[in-house]
Amino acid sequence: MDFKIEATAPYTSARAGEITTDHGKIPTPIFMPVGTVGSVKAVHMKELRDDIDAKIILGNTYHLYLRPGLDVLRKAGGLHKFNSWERPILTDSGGFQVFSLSANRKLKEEGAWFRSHIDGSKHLFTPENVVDIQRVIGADIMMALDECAPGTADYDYAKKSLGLTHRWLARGWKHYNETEGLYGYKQAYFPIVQGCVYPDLRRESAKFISDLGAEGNAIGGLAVGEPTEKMYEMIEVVNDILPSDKPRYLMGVGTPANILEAIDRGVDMMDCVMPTRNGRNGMLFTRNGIMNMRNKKWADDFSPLDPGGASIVDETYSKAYVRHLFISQEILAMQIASVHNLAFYLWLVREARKHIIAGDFKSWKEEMVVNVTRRL
RNA sequence: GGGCGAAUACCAGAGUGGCCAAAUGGGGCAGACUGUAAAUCUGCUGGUUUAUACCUUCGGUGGUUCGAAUCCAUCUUCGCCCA
Repeated sequence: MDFKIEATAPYTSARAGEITTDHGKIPTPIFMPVGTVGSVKAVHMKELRDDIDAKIILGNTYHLYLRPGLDVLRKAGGLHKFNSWERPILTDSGGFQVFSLSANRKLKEEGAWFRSHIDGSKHLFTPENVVDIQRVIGADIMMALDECAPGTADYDYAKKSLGLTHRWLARGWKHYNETEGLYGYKQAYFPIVQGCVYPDLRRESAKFISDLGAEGNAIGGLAVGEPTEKMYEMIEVVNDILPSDKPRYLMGVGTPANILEAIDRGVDMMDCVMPTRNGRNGMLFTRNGIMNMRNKKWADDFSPLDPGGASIVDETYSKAYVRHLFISQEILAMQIASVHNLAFYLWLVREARKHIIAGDFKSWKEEMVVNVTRRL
């Protein structure tokens, strides 16, 4: 994997760059659609590639390990072959499931024991075996196993948790360097900064992660219940330390405004379920604000869904029609919303990149944050 | 013409003397969702700007009762059966 910075802009830490992987190039800053079980929900590959123009998508180690399982993935020749996505893939390690499935897991020094949410069976994830699993999946970028602690964690818990994450990281990093990909292309391994909302822990973690010299670095444990301002503050604290010549990946964030603020603070990569999940639940993000498509006010609004929007669905369908589809619980509603939201998110980062290169990112961002936050 | 049954909130439909502004489902209105156990979840859905409070509701009218959606009489409408 290779990363080069092409441009920076005044009054901001934002940068425009390009990541090169064996499955293609990724312009940054970039938003990565989430495809947990090997599918970006409600969106097929042609839309993802041609309409949304996603450059890289996510998969999830925990979910793919449970279904379809490693045998199938190995026989398929990896996830790219299995789901027909030829561009880069990044897999999360299962660290987020340590957080989101906290009721079904137990943390030990050796790793994280999980009870499958599907059949209740017990599984152990270790820093080493999640590398092995991600080798089988064949992700271009693999993530370290971490503990994503809740945003409300107190200092003592956060400190303990960070210690575990760092010890796991050392083991995972070692194992990563002792193994190689199964399918003839390179796989990068990103460590993850933790430390909750405590600046000294975040600094300690950022230093620890930087010293590894990985090809890219991630910031985890944000947007998990802490105030948004805290999140921004932590990004600043961490990005002050993380090497600027390596891509920085802010995990699981966020709203369009979050994304712009993160880019402003020097983040290069982001992912979030928001455009797809909220889309399926009727929420549309646009350049002019947020629409809840189930609201009655759209019932007889026959204007285009998002005039001048980035996706083909924006001019094809009217607001009234899309509202009708949501109210009628038609599958097409979720498809349209998902395509629209993802196309908007990808448009947003393309525009951000343009404005970084043009040098007016800061003023453009200030205006855009207001626009995308408005409720329509 | 005769007999039987039914009428409850937007719809369907419980409730058959006080704990009933009235179960439940649907529909409607709004909200939530951030490395996806989410095509999910939550709230509201007679009125009174807030209500453990008051007012108006259970086809119409008139009664019985301390108290009626619930009992009685009668009328209206609908359904079924017999001529």
